[in-house]
Amino acid sequence: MSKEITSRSENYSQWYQDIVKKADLAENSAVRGCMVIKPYGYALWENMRDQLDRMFKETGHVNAYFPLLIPKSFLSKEADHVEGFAKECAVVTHYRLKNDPNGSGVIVDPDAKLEEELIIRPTSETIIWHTYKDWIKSYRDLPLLINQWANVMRWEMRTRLFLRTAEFLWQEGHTAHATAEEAVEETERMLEVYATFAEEFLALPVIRGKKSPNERFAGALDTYCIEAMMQDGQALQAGTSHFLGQNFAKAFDVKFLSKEGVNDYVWATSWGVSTRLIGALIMAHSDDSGLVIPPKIAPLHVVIVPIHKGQDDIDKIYEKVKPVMAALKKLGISSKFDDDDTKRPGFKFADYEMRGVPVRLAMGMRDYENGTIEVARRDEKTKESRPFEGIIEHIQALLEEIQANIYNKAAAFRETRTYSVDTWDEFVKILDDDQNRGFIKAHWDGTAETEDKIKELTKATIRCIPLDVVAEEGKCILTGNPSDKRVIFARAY
RNA sequence: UAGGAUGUGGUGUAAUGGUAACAUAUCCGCCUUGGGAGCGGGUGCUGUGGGUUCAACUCCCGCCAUCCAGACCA
Repeated sequence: MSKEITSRSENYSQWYQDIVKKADLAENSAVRGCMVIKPYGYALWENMRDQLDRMFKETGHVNAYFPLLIPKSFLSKEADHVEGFAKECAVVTHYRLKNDPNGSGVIVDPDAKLEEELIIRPTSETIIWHTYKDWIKSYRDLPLLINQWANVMRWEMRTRLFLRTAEFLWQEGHTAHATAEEAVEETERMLEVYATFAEEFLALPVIRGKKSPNERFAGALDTYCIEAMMQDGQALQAGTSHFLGQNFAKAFDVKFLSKEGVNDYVWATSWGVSTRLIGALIMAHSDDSGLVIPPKIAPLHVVIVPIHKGQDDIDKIYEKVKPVMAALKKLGISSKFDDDDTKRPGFKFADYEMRGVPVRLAMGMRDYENGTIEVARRDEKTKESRPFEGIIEHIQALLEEIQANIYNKAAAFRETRTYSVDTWDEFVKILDDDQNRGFIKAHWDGTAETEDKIKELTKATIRCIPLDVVAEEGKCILTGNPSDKRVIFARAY
């Protein structure tokens, strides 16, 4: 492992890649566009997944699992949906290989061609709604609140670890309701679950909003999203929740008999977050020393590095900190005593910083004699010597402080990089400025043409129309046509 | 995509027709442990197929792959 990572200000993309690789999160695999998530990166995902799963269950959802392969015909039943995904689908055409008659290796057996091709799911609406048809007959079967943890595949042209890979892990919730109001409520409820998760656990401030029609999910009537700002001022969509109306119910003929005896199509939602959240976490909080992980999601909270002259010293220090580790465990705080004597302390310090462990304790014989211990916090990269007495309470409080501090830093950063802009010149200037680029609140005339034109001219898109937007008379930033509210523009990942 | 560039140890680079070099990682040994130590030794490489040549990492052609630009996206 090389010793330095590229500086954040010098080359943001390279900085990001360095952290992913050097913090041991993931790497590119032999398969085009697919990544290998390494144990440390996967532990991070597991923590996110477990917390989200709890939140889904608290809101009445249950988990189920649907097939990886989707018959091609299913995908073509919803017109917008197929148009949105057709260009990036991997297709299974054969079911058998055979030895190559002309030499070594195997070839696809031409006799084993499938009558109907199977699509590797890019998302599961179609197969799930095909299944729901048999599950939903009456108002008594509603609402149907199901979530699936799965992998999906989208044949992306250009990939980037965690942010965009051909295969990724995610969860997708698919619900069915008796009324449009209920479905909209569900869509908004799940958006709020995502926003709460991002803010409380990932320490990532997000804007809750709706997508413009241009940016809507293929097949949705309304797409809600949470948008986060990365440290280069670009936006990252961190989660989406869709109100699908009756589109999929109609496409798959899912009807229910109401209490009043009326037969009607059900109303649907779908919502998802993915391993992209790991990318968001990295780009929002990390620094030139590597990853910074909020305590509430960290695979390891506290690392203890002994500084020693021999095995005797290690044993003494271990005896001293053992009760502390046990007490921390009872508080739900994980700790590790790193007694690997093939690595020197300086190396360990740098390594745990790279991996973003929130708190580091160091104890040498000097501390041992004096009844002190060195406490270093990852978020601020500061350290202090403290009395060993009372260290447990201190760590507990410190972890909470770190969690809050990481959030506050990200929120303050977003604040300084959010602009309210009324002239086109200023709009362009901010988007072109590498050092100050950010979110722009500006008026928009509400047309897709204007949005497209702005994208073409500046690469910026409408990230969302915030849910808490206030009505305000104004003129479109591009056309000067009347507008009644500001929307958020930014360049995005 | 009638686009542009590039393929050398695990990784990052050097060698412009003539013994494939350096850094880092890795392995062994010694020495070390309060911020990524040091010394000695070992392993390991020209994407692929063809052509030109006494001789090809180097020149030519095909293929493959990657990156950049486009299009798309959780």
